[in-house]
Amino acid sequence: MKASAKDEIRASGKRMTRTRQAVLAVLESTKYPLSSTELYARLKKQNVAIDPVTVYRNLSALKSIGLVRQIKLHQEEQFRYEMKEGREHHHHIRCKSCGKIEDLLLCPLKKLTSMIQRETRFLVGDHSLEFSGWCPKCQ
Amino acid sequence: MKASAKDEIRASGKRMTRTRQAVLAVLESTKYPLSSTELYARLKKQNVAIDPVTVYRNLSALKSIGLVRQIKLHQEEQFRYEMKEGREHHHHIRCKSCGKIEDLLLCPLKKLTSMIQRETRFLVGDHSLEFSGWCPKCQ
DNA sequence: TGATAGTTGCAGGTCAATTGCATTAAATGA
DNA sequence: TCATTTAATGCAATTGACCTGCAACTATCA
Repeated sequence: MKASAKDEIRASGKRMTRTRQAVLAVLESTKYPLSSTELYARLKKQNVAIDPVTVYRNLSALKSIGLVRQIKLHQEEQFRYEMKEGREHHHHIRCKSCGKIEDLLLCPLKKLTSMIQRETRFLVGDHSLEFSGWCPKCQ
Repeated sequence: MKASAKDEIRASGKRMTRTRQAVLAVLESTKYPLSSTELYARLKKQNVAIDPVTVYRNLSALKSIGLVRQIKLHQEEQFRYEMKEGREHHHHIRCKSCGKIEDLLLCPLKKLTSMIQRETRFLVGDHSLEFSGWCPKCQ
């Protein structure tokens, strides 16, 4: 884990605890967004003593100070979390069969935004874009 | 309500009941996707005697025979439902302030799909795209 | 090292959605 | 028209994700 993570946590008046460190370590070592349930399962496997509620509270705290991003994939019922650090705006593709999630590093929608603003008179803030299909193994 | 709706329901071995008819009527008269809760509220206002569970079960039945589409908007916790009939593949824009939802009739992503297939080796099935921002009234 | 205040675990609660089961009511055909 | 079959309904209870209250714990720092 980066030294700066602790600094950012301290700067916001929060503390770096044993459990918070464990949550961060799991998020940093995972290449795709994790749900709270998955995160808890990994911690349990590593014999980290932690309550599921504490996982939620830590994710919420890390999100509020901007270290972690909360996302919701389409047709999924749980939130997922990923480190913000070094991860530009991006989208995901999810396998309908095994649930595998991969990052898509492109975003083709910047030009589209102004078109939609003209058409709808909405002021566009964000967009979400997600693909689903079958990963190489599940085809 | 179209006569064909009843035919399609019968063709699948299901029945056209008083409550199912009421659920369909509300969906058909609404221009944006409704949540089960909203649908229930409208039926109650119309003095249709129906249990919330029955609303769920009807939506699920109508979805399974392909009359209704279930969608989940980003950062919303409930499913929403809309008639499939006469509604091409489309996307939505949602106001961050008042929750107003409008259809977007364009889909700029057809070309993108093959690019993503090449890049990820996934076989792309669907995509979902959603914009959020502020509607004219809330700006 | 002691005071302060953020954090944790546990119990309990919320909300959307689902399930079990006995009852009701569409659809069909004699 | 009525009896039979089986889908649909209402009610109670359950699940699953997430959140809250509170007392006990502990990271931080003077």
